[in-house]
Amino acid sequence: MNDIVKTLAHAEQSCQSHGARLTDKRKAVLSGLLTSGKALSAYELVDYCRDELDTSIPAMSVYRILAFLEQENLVHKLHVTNKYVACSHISCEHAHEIPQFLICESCGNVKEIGIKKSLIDTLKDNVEQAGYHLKSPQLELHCLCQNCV
Amino acid sequence: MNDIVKTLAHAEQSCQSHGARLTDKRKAVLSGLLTSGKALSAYELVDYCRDELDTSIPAMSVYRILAFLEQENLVHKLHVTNKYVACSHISCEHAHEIPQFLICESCGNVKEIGIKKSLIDTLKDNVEQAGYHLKSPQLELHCLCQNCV
DNA sequence: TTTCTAAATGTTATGATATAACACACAAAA
DNA sequence: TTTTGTGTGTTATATCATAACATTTAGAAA
Repeated sequence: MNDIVKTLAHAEQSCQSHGARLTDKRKAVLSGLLTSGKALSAYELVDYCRDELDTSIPAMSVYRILAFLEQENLVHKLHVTNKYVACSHISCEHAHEIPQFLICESCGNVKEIGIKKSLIDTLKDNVEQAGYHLKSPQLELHCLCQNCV
Repeated sequence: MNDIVKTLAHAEQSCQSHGARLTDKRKAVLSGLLTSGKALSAYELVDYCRDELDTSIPAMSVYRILAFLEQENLVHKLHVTNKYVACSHISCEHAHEIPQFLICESCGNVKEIGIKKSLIDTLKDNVEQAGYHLKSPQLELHCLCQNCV
């Protein structure tokens, strides 16, 4: 049982635990993101499912499925690039931290990291001082990865 | 001489200081962003220039002009919403800080704030520990503004 | 001034991302 | 087995963005 199958099982369990269904199509989209290991656009996922999984899913459905997977915290959208990545912590037991992404501007690879809560708190303070309320402290940072530096 | 005219003058001077030209069309786009006081899409700027300034600028040109203004640090692009805002610090004398944006998810208003350098440094450390190199620490934070809380 | 050149803008076409609206299929509950 | 709601398909269209090439214009060079 390889890692991706294991992760999909975790994901399915997580969905079932509150009555949501991880259907075959939804699994296909999620496994596309898991196996590619990088951020993909909705239309790239259409291609992936057709070419690699022999599963035809119209773009409209992929968008709906991505919305579902985001809601389930199985997938995150990177707004900077308009692409989608599988959450790195699907198989983790602990509660999910706030997702923070390092996006390599050169090769497009994405790393999801956790950031110290104290840092987030400081950030939150800064925001409150400006009269705003921080809703979702998801950060998307423009970086260069080790290979591209 | 109102604030926007003053800011435009500053912008023009800043461009001239290194041989760049702030043409009428470029001024129109910038003043659209300045007077609206919020983030606008390229096509919204086309409408603004046509309706408010009696200046017809095709969308293609607006995109080119926005690219120019970004290069000149007069405008920032918000990737989260695919909109553009005038830099809040055009008239400031001091060197520009790294731009940080608070985006109200409810009404779309945007506030540009400065963030303590120590916080940015801590963030940078976190990123380096993950083996990445932080290139541009522009943050776009999902918030609610005072009116919308 | 006139000519030349490079930058700016216009024009047209098209690609990429995303959503709305309605139809149909199918699984679980009544 | 009917009903109901969820998931998916289909079609159309909105929105964001860029490529390729033509034309205009401002400033430099002759």
